[in-house]
Amino acid sequence: MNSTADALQTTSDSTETGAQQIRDAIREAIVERRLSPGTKLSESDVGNLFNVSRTLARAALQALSYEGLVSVEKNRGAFVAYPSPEEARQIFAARRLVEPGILKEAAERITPSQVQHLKQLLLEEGRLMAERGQTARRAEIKASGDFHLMLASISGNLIMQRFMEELVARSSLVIALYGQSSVSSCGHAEHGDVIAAIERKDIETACHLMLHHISHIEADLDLRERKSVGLREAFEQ
Amino acid sequence: MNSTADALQTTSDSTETGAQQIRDAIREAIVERRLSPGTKLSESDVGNLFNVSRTLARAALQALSYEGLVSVEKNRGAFVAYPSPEEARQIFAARRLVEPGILKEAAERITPSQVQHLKQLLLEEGRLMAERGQTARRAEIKASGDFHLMLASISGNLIMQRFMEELVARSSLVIALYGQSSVSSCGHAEHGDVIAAIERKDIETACHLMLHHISHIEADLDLRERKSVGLREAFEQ
DNA sequence: GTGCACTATATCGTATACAATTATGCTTTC
DNA sequence: GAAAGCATAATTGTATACGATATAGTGCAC
Repeated sequence: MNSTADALQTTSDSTETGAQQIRDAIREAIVERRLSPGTKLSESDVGNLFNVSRTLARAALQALSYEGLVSVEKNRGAFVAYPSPEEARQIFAARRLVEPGILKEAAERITPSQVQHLKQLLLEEGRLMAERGQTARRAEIKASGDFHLMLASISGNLIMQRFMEELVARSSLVIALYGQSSVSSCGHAEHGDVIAAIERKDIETACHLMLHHISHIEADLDLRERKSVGLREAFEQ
Repeated sequence: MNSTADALQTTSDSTETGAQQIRDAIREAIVERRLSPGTKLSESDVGNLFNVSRTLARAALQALSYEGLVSVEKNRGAFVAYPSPEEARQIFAARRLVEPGILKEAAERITPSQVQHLKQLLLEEGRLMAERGQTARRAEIKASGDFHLMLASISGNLIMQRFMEELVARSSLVIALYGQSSVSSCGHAEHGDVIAAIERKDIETACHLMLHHISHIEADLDLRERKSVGLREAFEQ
Protein backbone atom coordinates (compact mmCIF):
# COMPACT_ATOMS: atom_id res chain seq x y z
CA MET A 1 0.00 0.00 0.00
CA ASN A 2 2.37 2.74 1.16
CA SER A 3 6.08 3.04 0.61
CA THR A 4 6.87 1.57 4.01
CA ALA A 5 5.00 -1.60 3.32
CA ASP A 6 6.68 -1.90 -0.04
CA ALA A 7 10.09 -1.35 1.43
CA LEU A 8 9.47 -4.08 3.94
CA GLN A 9 8.72 -6.70 1.33
CA THR A 10 11.90 -8.71 0.98
CA THR A 11 11.45 -10.64 -2.23
CA SER A 12 7.96 -9.92 -3.43
CA ASP A 13 7.16 -11.25 -6.84
CA SER A 14 4.60 -9.08 -8.51
CA THR A 15 2.25 -12.03 -8.37
CA GLU A 16 1.98 -12.96 -4.75
CA THR A 17 0.60 -16.38 -4.18
CA GLY A 18 -2.94 -16.49 -2.84
CA ALA A 19 -2.04 -17.62 0.63
CA GLN A 20 0.29 -14.65 1.11
CA GLN A 21 -2.39 -12.17 0.17
CA ILE A 22 -4.79 -13.71 2.64
CA ARG A 23 -2.10 -13.77 5.30
CA ASP A 24 -1.37 -10.08 4.75
CA ALA A 25 -5.05 -9.18 4.85
CA ILE A 26 -5.64 -11.01 8.12
CA ARG A 27 -2.46 -9.66 9.64
CA GLU A 28 -3.53 -6.13 8.83
CA ALA A 29 -6.91 -6.78 10.39
CA ILE A 30 -5.26 -8.08 13.54
CA VAL A 31 -2.72 -5.28 13.81
CA GLU A 32 -5.38 -2.63 13.25
CA ARG A 33 -7.49 -4.37 15.91
CA ARG A 34 -10.44 -5.08 13.72
CA LEU A 35 -10.01 -8.67 14.89
CA SER A 36 -9.98 -9.09 18.65
CA PRO A 37 -7.64 -11.46 20.46
CA GLY A 38 -9.26 -14.82 20.93
CA THR A 39 -11.46 -14.60 17.86
CA LYS A 40 -11.87 -17.96 16.20
CA LEU A 41 -10.52 -18.14 12.67
CA SER A 42 -12.11 -21.21 11.15
CA GLU A 43 -10.43 -22.49 8.02
CA SER A 44 -13.73 -22.75 6.20
CA ASP A 45 -14.81 -19.26 7.20
CA VAL A 46 -11.53 -17.72 6.13
CA GLY A 47 -11.66 -19.63 2.87
CA ASN A 48 -15.21 -18.53 2.14
CA LEU A 49 -14.41 -14.96 3.07
CA PHE A 50 -11.63 -14.76 0.50
CA ASN A 51 -13.24 -17.14 -1.98
CA VAL A 52 -10.51 -19.72 -1.85
CA SER A 53 -10.29 -23.28 -0.67
CA ARG A 54 -9.47 -24.39 2.83
CA THR A 55 -6.01 -25.29 1.57
CA LEU A 56 -5.02 -21.66 1.10
CA ALA A 57 -6.84 -20.49 4.20
CA ARG A 58 -4.96 -23.05 6.23
CA ALA A 59 -1.63 -22.01 4.74
CA ALA A 60 -2.32 -18.38 5.61
CA LEU A 61 -3.25 -19.26 9.19
CA GLN A 62 -0.15 -21.38 9.57
CA ALA A 63 1.97 -18.50 8.35
CA LEU A 64 0.39 -16.18 10.90
CA SER A 65 1.03 -18.68 13.65
CA TYR A 66 4.75 -18.52 12.86
CA GLU A 67 4.57 -14.78 13.43
CA GLY A 68 2.85 -15.24 16.75
CA LEU A 69 -0.32 -13.45 15.67
CA VAL A 70 -2.45 -16.56 15.53
CA SER A 71 -2.35 -19.63 17.71
CA VAL A 72 -3.36 -22.91 16.16
CA GLU A 73 -4.41 -25.68 18.50
CA LYS A 74 -4.29 -29.21 17.20
CA ASN A 75 -7.67 -30.47 16.13
CA ARG A 76 -9.30 -27.36 17.59
CA GLY A 77 -8.52 -24.63 15.13
CA ALA A 78 -6.91 -21.22 14.85
CA PHE A 79 -7.56 -18.19 17.04
CA VAL A 80 -6.29 -14.64 17.03
CA ALA A 81 -3.47 -14.83 19.54
CA TYR A 82 -4.32 -14.00 23.12
CA PRO A 83 -0.93 -13.13 24.62
CA SER A 84 -0.59 -13.77 28.33
CA PRO A 85 0.73 -11.02 30.59
CA GLU A 86 4.01 -12.89 30.79
CA GLU A 87 4.17 -13.06 27.00
CA ALA A 88 3.44 -9.33 26.87
CA ARG A 89 6.35 -8.62 29.20
CA GLN A 90 8.66 -10.72 27.07
CA ILE A 91 7.60 -8.88 23.94
CA PHE A 92 8.52 -5.54 25.47
CA ALA A 93 11.68 -6.96 27.00
CA ALA A 94 12.66 -8.11 23.52
CA ARG A 95 11.95 -4.66 22.13
CA ARG A 96 14.09 -3.01 24.79
CA LEU A 97 16.81 -5.47 23.93
CA VAL A 98 16.88 -4.95 20.18
CA GLU A 99 15.60 -1.46 19.47
CA PRO A 100 18.57 0.47 20.86
CA GLY A 101 20.88 -1.61 18.69
CA ILE A 102 18.72 -1.07 15.66
CA LEU A 103 18.56 2.63 16.40
CA LYS A 104 22.35 2.83 16.61
CA GLU A 105 22.74 1.19 13.23
CA ALA A 106 20.04 3.36 11.73
CA ALA A 107 21.47 6.60 13.14
CA GLU A 108 24.85 5.84 11.62
CA ARG A 109 23.50 5.22 8.14
CA ILE A 110 20.58 7.62 7.98
CA THR A 111 20.47 10.08 5.09
CA PRO A 112 18.86 13.53 5.19
CA SER A 113 16.04 12.37 2.95
CA GLN A 114 15.33 9.52 5.32
CA VAL A 115 15.18 11.98 8.20
CA GLN A 116 12.62 13.91 6.21
CA HIS A 117 10.68 10.72 5.62
CA LEU A 118 10.64 10.04 9.36
CA LYS A 119 9.39 13.55 10.07
CA GLN A 120 6.70 13.15 7.48
CA LEU A 121 5.59 9.96 9.18
CA LEU A 122 5.46 11.83 12.47
CA LEU A 123 3.33 14.57 10.95
CA GLU A 124 0.92 12.03 9.53
CA GLU A 125 0.75 10.40 12.93
CA GLY A 126 -0.08 13.69 14.60
CA ARG A 127 -2.73 14.49 12.02
CA LEU A 128 -4.43 11.15 12.63
CA MET A 129 -4.34 11.67 16.39
CA ALA A 130 -6.43 14.78 15.96
CA GLU A 131 -9.15 12.99 14.02
CA ARG A 132 -11.84 11.09 15.80
CA GLY A 133 -13.06 8.31 13.54
CA GLN A 134 -12.53 4.58 13.83
CA THR A 135 -10.57 4.45 10.61
CA ALA A 136 -8.40 7.33 11.75
CA ARG A 137 -7.66 5.50 14.97
CA ARG A 138 -6.67 2.43 13.01
CA ALA A 139 -4.44 4.40 10.71
CA GLU A 140 -2.87 6.03 13.74
CA ILE A 141 -2.07 2.65 15.25
CA LYS A 142 -0.43 1.65 12.03
CA ALA A 143 1.53 4.89 11.71
CA SER A 144 2.77 4.59 15.28
CA GLY A 145 4.21 1.17 14.52
CA ASP A 146 5.58 2.30 11.20
CA PHE A 147 7.91 4.71 12.99
CA HIS A 148 9.72 1.81 14.62
CA LEU A 149 9.63 -0.23 11.43
CA MET A 150 11.05 2.62 9.42
CA LEU A 151 14.04 2.79 11.77
CA ALA A 152 14.56 -0.94 11.33
CA SER A 153 14.38 -0.47 7.59
CA ILE A 154 16.95 2.33 7.70
CA SER A 155 19.28 0.11 9.73
CA GLY A 156 19.63 -1.96 6.56
CA ASN A 157 19.41 -5.30 8.31
CA LEU A 158 16.62 -7.33 6.76
CA ILE A 159 16.69 -9.89 9.55
CA MET A 160 16.23 -7.33 12.30
CA GLN A 161 13.61 -5.66 10.15
CA ARG A 162 11.52 -8.81 9.94
CA PHE A 163 11.96 -9.42 13.64
CA MET A 164 10.77 -5.90 14.43
CA GLU A 165 7.74 -6.41 12.22
CA GLU A 166 6.81 -9.36 14.37
CA LEU A 167 7.41 -7.48 17.61
CA VAL A 168 5.42 -4.44 16.52
CA ALA A 169 2.52 -6.56 15.34
CA ARG A 170 2.44 -8.54 18.56
CA SER A 171 2.70 -5.33 20.57
CA SER A 172 -0.48 -4.17 18.90
CA LEU A 173 -2.23 -7.29 20.15
CA VAL A 174 -0.92 -6.74 23.65
CA ILE A 175 -2.08 -3.13 23.70
CA ALA A 176 -5.49 -4.18 22.44
CA LEU A 177 -5.73 -6.61 25.34
CA TYR A 178 -4.13 -4.79 28.24
CA GLY A 179 -4.02 -1.14 27.19
CA GLN A 180 -5.67 1.24 29.67
CA SER A 181 -5.34 4.83 28.57
CA SER A 182 -7.55 5.89 25.73
CA VAL A 183 -4.47 7.15 23.96
CA SER A 184 -3.15 3.76 22.99
CA SER A 185 -0.15 5.00 21.06
CA CYS A 186 0.82 7.48 23.70
CA GLY A 187 4.29 8.10 22.57
CA HIS A 188 3.75 10.50 19.72
CA ALA A 189 5.83 13.27 21.28
CA GLU A 190 8.50 10.75 22.22
CA HIS A 191 8.84 9.74 18.60
CA GLY A 192 9.60 13.35 17.79
CA ASP A 193 12.21 13.54 20.53
CA VAL A 194 13.95 10.47 19.17
CA ILE A 195 14.06 11.95 15.69
CA ALA A 196 15.48 15.17 17.06
CA ALA A 197 18.23 13.31 18.89
CA ILE A 198 19.04 11.33 15.75
CA GLU A 199 19.19 14.50 13.73
CA ARG A 200 21.80 16.06 15.97
CA LYS A 201 23.71 12.76 15.96
CA ASP A 202 23.25 12.32 19.69
CA ILE A 203 22.90 8.57 19.44
CA GLU A 204 23.34 7.95 23.14
CA THR A 205 20.39 10.17 24.00
CA ALA A 206 18.32 8.74 21.18
CA CYS A 207 18.77 5.24 22.57
CA HIS A 208 17.79 6.33 26.04
CA LEU A 209 14.74 8.12 24.74
CA MET A 210 13.78 5.01 22.81
CA LEU A 211 14.15 2.83 25.90
CA HIS A 212 11.97 5.19 27.91
CA HIS A 213 9.47 5.30 25.11
CA ILE A 214 9.13 1.51 25.07
CA SER A 215 8.83 1.43 28.84
CA HIS A 216 6.16 4.10 28.73
CA ILE A 217 4.09 2.03 26.35
CA GLU A 218 4.45 -0.95 28.64
CA ALA A 219 3.67 1.16 31.71
CA ASP A 220 0.29 1.97 30.22
CA LEU A 221 -0.66 -1.69 30.33
CA ASP A 222 -2.49 -3.47 33.10
CA LEU A 223 -0.61 -6.74 33.17
CA ARG A 224 -2.11 -8.18 36.32
CA GLU A 225 -3.07 -11.80 35.94
CA ARG A 226 -6.71 -12.24 35.06
CA LYS A 227 -8.84 -14.76 37.04
CA SER A 228 -8.29 -18.35 36.01
CA VAL A 229 -6.64 -19.19 32.75
CA GLY A 230 -9.44 -21.62 32.02
CA LEU A 231 -11.87 -18.77 31.83
CA ARG A 232 -10.08 -17.41 28.83
CA GLU A 233 -10.60 -20.69 27.03
CA ALA A 234 -14.32 -20.36 27.62
CA PHE A 235 -14.51 -17.16 25.62
CA GLU A 236 -11.94 -17.72 22.98
CA GLN A 237 -14.38 -19.01 20.43
CA MET B 1 11.57 -44.24 4.72
CA ASN B 2 10.63 -44.36 8.36
CA SER B 3 14.10 -45.26 9.43
CA THR B 4 15.33 -41.91 8.23
CA ALA B 5 12.59 -40.03 9.96
CA ASP B 6 13.00 -41.95 13.17
CA ALA B 7 16.74 -41.48 13.23
CA LEU B 8 16.39 -37.74 12.80
CA GLN B 9 13.55 -37.32 15.24
CA THR B 10 15.16 -36.93 18.61
CA THR B 11 12.31 -35.59 20.68
CA SER B 12 9.18 -36.75 18.92
CA ASP B 13 6.18 -35.47 20.74
CA SER B 14 3.27 -37.69 19.93
CA THR B 15 1.15 -34.57 19.84
CA GLU B 16 3.19 -33.06 17.05
CA THR B 17 1.46 -33.01 13.74
CA GLY B 18 3.11 -34.73 10.81
CA ALA B 19 4.27 -31.60 9.07
CA GLN B 20 6.11 -30.46 12.18
CA GLN B 21 7.99 -33.73 12.45
CA ILE B 22 9.08 -33.47 8.84
CA ARG B 23 10.04 -29.85 9.32
CA ASP B 24 12.16 -30.72 12.34
CA ALA B 25 13.81 -33.59 10.52
CA ILE B 26 14.74 -31.48 7.52
CA ARG B 27 15.88 -28.61 9.72
CA GLU B 28 18.17 -30.91 11.62
CA ALA B 29 19.57 -32.24 8.36
CA ILE B 30 20.24 -28.70 7.15
CA VAL B 31 21.78 -27.51 10.40
CA GLU B 32 24.01 -30.56 10.62
CA ARG B 33 25.01 -29.91 7.01
CA ARG B 34 23.88 -33.20 5.61
CA LEU B 35 21.90 -31.12 3.14
CA SER B 36 23.98 -28.63 1.21
CA PRO B 37 22.82 -25.10 0.44
CA GLY B 38 21.08 -24.94 -2.90
CA THR B 39 19.87 -28.54 -2.83
CA LYS B 40 16.49 -28.86 -4.45
CA LEU B 41 13.76 -30.06 -2.11
CA SER B 42 10.99 -31.28 -4.37
CA GLU B 43 7.65 -31.65 -2.69
CA SER B 44 7.16 -35.12 -4.15
CA ASP B 45 10.61 -36.26 -3.10
CA VAL B 46 10.18 -34.99 0.44
CA GLY B 47 6.75 -36.59 0.62
CA ASN B 48 8.02 -39.94 -0.62
CA LEU B 49 11.00 -39.82 1.72
CA PHE B 50 8.74 -39.48 4.75
CA ASN B 51 5.85 -41.51 3.34
CA VAL B 52 3.38 -38.68 3.42
CA SER B 53 1.49 -36.73 0.82
CA ARG B 54 2.71 -33.63 -0.92
CA THR B 55 0.36 -31.65 1.32
CA LEU B 56 2.44 -32.29 4.40
CA ALA B 57 5.73 -32.01 2.58
CA ARG B 58 4.67 -28.63 1.26
CA ALA B 59 3.61 -27.46 4.71
CA ALA B 60 6.97 -28.47 6.15
CA LEU B 61 8.86 -26.65 3.40
CA GLN B 62 6.76 -23.54 3.90
CA ALA B 63 7.51 -23.62 7.60
CA LEU B 64 11.23 -23.86 6.91
CA SER B 65 11.03 -20.93 4.55
CA TYR B 66 9.68 -18.79 7.39
CA GLU B 67 12.80 -19.68 9.35
CA GLY B 68 15.03 -18.70 6.46
CA LEU B 69 16.44 -22.19 6.04
CA VAL B 70 14.64 -22.92 2.79
CA SER B 71 13.81 -20.57 -0.02
CA VAL B 72 10.69 -21.30 -2.00
CA GLU B 73 10.44 -19.76 -5.44
CA LYS B 74 7.04 -19.44 -6.96
CA ASN B 75 6.30 -22.16 -9.47
CA ARG B 76 9.88 -23.35 -9.23
CA GLY B 77 10.10 -25.16 -5.95
CA ALA B 78 11.97 -25.19 -2.67
CA PHE B 79 15.73 -25.19 -2.18
CA VAL B 80 17.96 -25.33 0.85
CA ALA B 81 18.71 -21.67 1.43
CA TYR B 82 21.83 -20.30 -0.19
CA PRO B 83 22.54 -17.15 1.85
CA SER B 84 24.36 -14.41 -0.02
CA PRO B 85 27.48 -12.86 1.52
CA GLU B 86 25.40 -9.81 2.37
CA GLU B 87 22.82 -11.99 4.08
CA ALA B 88 25.62 -13.71 5.98
CA ARG B 89 26.89 -10.36 7.22
CA GLN B 90 23.42 -9.39 8.36
CA ILE B 91 23.02 -12.65 10.24
CA PHE B 92 26.17 -12.02 12.21
CA ALA B 93 25.32 -8.35 12.67
CA ALA B 94 22.01 -9.47 14.15
CA ARG B 95 23.81 -11.85 16.47
CA ARG B 96 26.17 -9.13 17.65
CA LEU B 97 23.14 -6.98 18.26
CA VAL B 98 21.10 -9.42 20.33
CA GLU B 99 23.51 -11.82 22.00
CA PRO B 100 25.04 -9.34 24.46
CA GLY B 101 21.56 -8.41 25.62
CA ILE B 102 20.56 -12.03 25.96
CA LEU B 103 23.76 -12.75 27.81
CA LYS B 104 23.08 -9.93 30.28
CA GLU B 105 19.62 -11.25 31.03
CA ALA B 106 20.92 -14.79 31.35
CA ALA B 107 23.81 -13.81 33.63
CA GLU B 108 21.43 -12.08 36.01
CA ARG B 109 19.12 -15.05 36.32
CA ILE B 110 21.48 -17.97 36.03
CA THR B 111 21.48 -20.57 38.80
CA PRO B 112 24.45 -22.66 39.90
CA SER B 113 22.88 -25.77 38.41
CA GLN B 114 22.51 -24.00 35.10
CA VAL B 115 26.17 -23.03 35.22
CA GLN B 116 26.96 -26.69 35.69
CA HIS B 117 24.77 -27.54 32.75
CA LEU B 118 26.66 -25.06 30.58
CA LYS B 119 29.98 -26.53 31.64
CA GLN B 120 28.74 -30.00 30.87
CA LEU B 121 27.78 -28.83 27.39
CA LEU B 122 31.27 -27.40 26.98
CA LEU B 123 32.84 -30.70 28.02
CA GLU B 124 30.69 -32.60 25.57
CA GLU B 125 31.71 -30.15 22.88
CA GLY B 126 35.36 -30.69 23.61
CA ARG B 127 34.98 -34.46 23.62
CA LEU B 128 33.35 -34.34 20.19
CA MET B 129 36.11 -32.09 18.84
CA ALA B 130 38.62 -34.79 19.62
CA GLU B 131 36.77 -37.46 17.70
CA ARG B 132 37.19 -37.80 13.99
CA GLY B 133 34.02 -39.27 12.53
CA GLN B 134 31.39 -37.62 10.41
CA THR B 135 28.72 -38.14 13.04
CA ALA B 136 31.01 -36.66 15.70
CA ARG B 137 31.55 -33.60 13.55
CA ARG B 138 27.81 -33.18 13.17
CA ALA B 139 27.22 -33.55 16.86
CA GLU B 140 29.96 -31.00 17.48
CA ILE B 141 28.27 -28.49 15.20
CA LYS B 142 25.07 -29.00 17.10
CA ALA B 143 26.73 -28.72 20.50
CA SER B 144 28.48 -25.53 19.47
CA GLY B 145 25.16 -23.93 18.61
CA ASP B 146 23.53 -25.35 21.70
CA PHE B 147 25.81 -23.24 23.87
CA HIS B 148 24.29 -20.07 22.48
CA LEU B 149 20.78 -21.50 22.59
CA MET B 150 21.22 -22.53 26.19
CA LEU B 151 22.07 -18.96 27.14
CA ALA B 152 18.95 -17.76 25.35
CA SER B 153 16.95 -20.36 27.23
CA ILE B 154 18.40 -19.24 30.55
CA SER B 155 17.48 -15.64 29.75
CA GLY B 156 13.88 -16.77 30.11
CA ASN B 157 12.62 -14.85 27.10
CA LEU B 158 10.88 -17.26 24.75
CA ILE B 159 10.78 -14.74 21.94
CA MET B 160 14.50 -14.11 21.99
CA GLN B 161 15.02 -17.84 22.34
CA ARG B 162 13.13 -18.56 19.15
CA PHE B 163 14.93 -15.76 17.37
CA MET B 164 18.29 -17.16 18.43
CA GLU B 165 17.29 -20.59 17.18
CA GLU B 166 16.74 -19.08 13.79
CA LEU B 167 20.02 -17.17 13.86
CA VAL B 168 22.05 -20.17 14.97
CA ALA B 169 20.50 -22.37 12.32
CA ARG B 170 21.13 -19.87 9.59
CA SER B 171 24.67 -19.37 10.83
CA SER B 172 25.27 -23.04 10.28
CA LEU B 173 24.24 -22.61 6.66
CA VAL B 174 26.55 -19.64 6.26
CA ILE B 175 29.49 -21.51 7.75
CA ALA B 176 28.79 -24.46 5.48
CA LEU B 177 28.96 -22.12 2.49
CA TYR B 178 31.71 -19.70 3.36
CA GLY B 179 33.68 -21.36 6.17
CA GLN B 180 37.38 -21.72 5.50
CA SER B 181 39.20 -23.25 8.41
CA SER B 182 38.73 -26.93 8.95
CA VAL B 183 37.73 -26.17 12.51
CA SER B 184 34.32 -24.83 11.68
CA SER B 185 33.24 -24.22 15.25
CA CYS B 186 36.47 -22.56 16.20
CA GLY B 187 35.32 -20.90 19.33
CA HIS B 188 35.36 -23.78 21.77
CA ALA B 189 37.85 -22.08 24.09
CA GLU B 190 35.93 -18.83 23.82
CA HIS B 191 32.79 -20.54 25.05
CA GLY B 192 34.71 -21.54 28.13
CA ASP B 193 35.92 -17.99 28.69
CA VAL B 194 32.39 -16.67 28.50
CA ILE B 195 31.20 -19.18 31.08
CA ALA B 196 34.07 -18.26 33.38
CA ALA B 197 33.17 -14.58 33.15
CA ILE B 198 29.54 -15.34 33.85
CA GLU B 199 30.50 -17.42 36.84
CA ARG B 200 32.41 -14.58 38.45
CA LYS B 201 29.51 -12.25 37.61
CA ASP B 202 31.70 -10.14 35.35
CA ILE B 203 28.90 -9.43 32.92
CA GLU B 204 30.72 -6.64 31.12
CA THR B 205 33.62 -8.90 30.23
CA ALA B 206 31.30 -11.74 29.31
CA CYS B 207 29.55 -9.52 26.78
CA HIS B 208 32.81 -8.39 25.27
CA LEU B 209 34.03 -11.95 25.03
CA MET B 210 30.80 -12.93 23.35
CA LEU B 211 31.10 -10.12 20.82
CA HIS B 212 34.64 -11.14 20.01
CA HIS B 213 33.56 -14.74 19.73
CA ILE B 214 30.90 -13.89 17.18
CA SER B 215 33.30 -11.74 15.23
CA HIS B 216 35.86 -14.55 15.24
CA ILE B 217 33.36 -16.91 13.70
CA GLU B 218 32.57 -14.35 11.04
CA ALA B 219 36.24 -13.62 10.47
CA ASP B 220 36.77 -17.25 9.50
CA LEU B 221 34.42 -16.81 6.56
CA ASP B 222 35.37 -15.89 3.04
CA LEU B 223 32.55 -13.55 2.15
CA ARG B 224 33.90 -12.28 -1.16
CA GLU B 225 31.27 -12.24 -3.86
CA ARG B 226 31.35 -15.36 -5.97
CA LYS B 227 31.37 -15.10 -9.80
CA SER B 228 27.97 -14.45 -11.29
CA VAL B 229 24.81 -15.04 -9.33
CA GLY B 230 23.40 -16.86 -12.34
CA LEU B 231 25.96 -19.59 -11.89
CA ARG B 232 24.45 -20.49 -8.61
CA GLU B 233 21.12 -21.02 -10.28
CA ALA B 234 22.79 -23.45 -12.63
CA PHE B 235 23.73 -25.80 -9.82
CA GLU B 236 20.89 -25.38 -7.44
CA GLN B 237 18.88 -28.26 -8.80
C1' DG C 1 -33.33 -33.69 38.44
C1' DT C 2 -28.64 -35.02 37.75
C1' DG C 3 -25.13 -37.47 35.60
C1' DC C 4 -23.49 -40.47 32.21
C1' DA C 5 -23.39 -42.59 27.69
C1' DC C 6 -24.12 -42.22 23.08
C1' DT C 7 -25.00 -40.19 18.73
C1' DA C 8 -24.79 -36.39 15.58
C1' DT C 9 -22.50 -32.50 13.76
C1' DA C 10 -18.93 -29.56 12.81
C1' DT C 11 -14.11 -28.85 12.19
C1' DC C 12 -9.58 -30.25 11.50
C1' DG C 13 -5.80 -33.55 9.37
C1' DT C 14 -4.33 -35.69 5.34
C1' DA C 15 -4.61 -37.64 0.75
C1' DT C 16 -5.77 -37.40 -3.88
C1' DA C 17 -7.10 -35.05 -8.21
C1' DC C 18 -6.95 -31.56 -11.52
C1' DA C 19 -5.26 -27.02 -13.41
C1' DA C 20 -1.47 -23.92 -14.29
C1' DT C 21 3.19 -23.10 -14.96
C1' DT C 22 7.85 -24.19 -15.97
C1' DA C 23 11.46 -27.10 -17.76
C1' DT C 24 12.97 -30.29 -21.43
C1' DG C 25 13.75 -32.26 -25.84
C1' DC C 26 12.79 -32.65 -30.39
C1' DT C 27 11.96 -30.93 -34.85
C1' DT C 28 12.33 -27.56 -38.26
C1' DT C 29 14.37 -23.91 -40.68
C1' DC C 30 17.90 -20.85 -42.07
C1' DG D 1 25.46 -26.56 -37.32
C1' DA D 2 22.87 -23.21 -34.56
C1' DA D 3 18.78 -21.06 -33.15
C1' DA D 4 13.94 -20.76 -32.69
C1' DG D 5 9.48 -22.79 -32.01
C1' DC D 6 6.44 -26.34 -30.75
C1' DA D 7 5.16 -30.51 -28.15
C1' DT D 8 5.80 -33.22 -24.16
C1' DA D 9 7.06 -34.13 -19.50
C1' DA D 10 7.73 -32.75 -14.86
C1' DT D 11 6.61 -29.86 -10.99
C1' DT D 12 4.06 -26.64 -8.50
C1' DG D 13 -0.65 -24.19 -7.27
C1' DT D 14 -5.20 -24.99 -5.78
C1' DA D 15 -9.46 -27.45 -5.02
C1' DT D 16 -12.02 -31.26 -3.51
C1' DA D 17 -12.78 -35.57 -0.90
C1' DC D 18 -12.48 -38.59 2.85
C1' DG D 19 -11.16 -40.08 7.48
C1' DA D 20 -10.18 -38.58 12.36
C1' DT D 21 -11.03 -35.86 16.36
C1' DA D 22 -13.44 -32.81 19.31
C1' DT D 23 -17.77 -30.54 20.60
C1' DA D 24 -22.74 -30.49 21.69
C1' DG D 25 -26.97 -32.23 21.97
C1' DT D 26 -30.14 -35.96 23.21
C1' DG D 27 -31.90 -39.65 25.71
C1' DC D 28 -31.66 -42.98 29.23
C1' DA D 29 -30.78 -44.74 33.78
C1' DC D 30 -30.63 -43.82 38.51
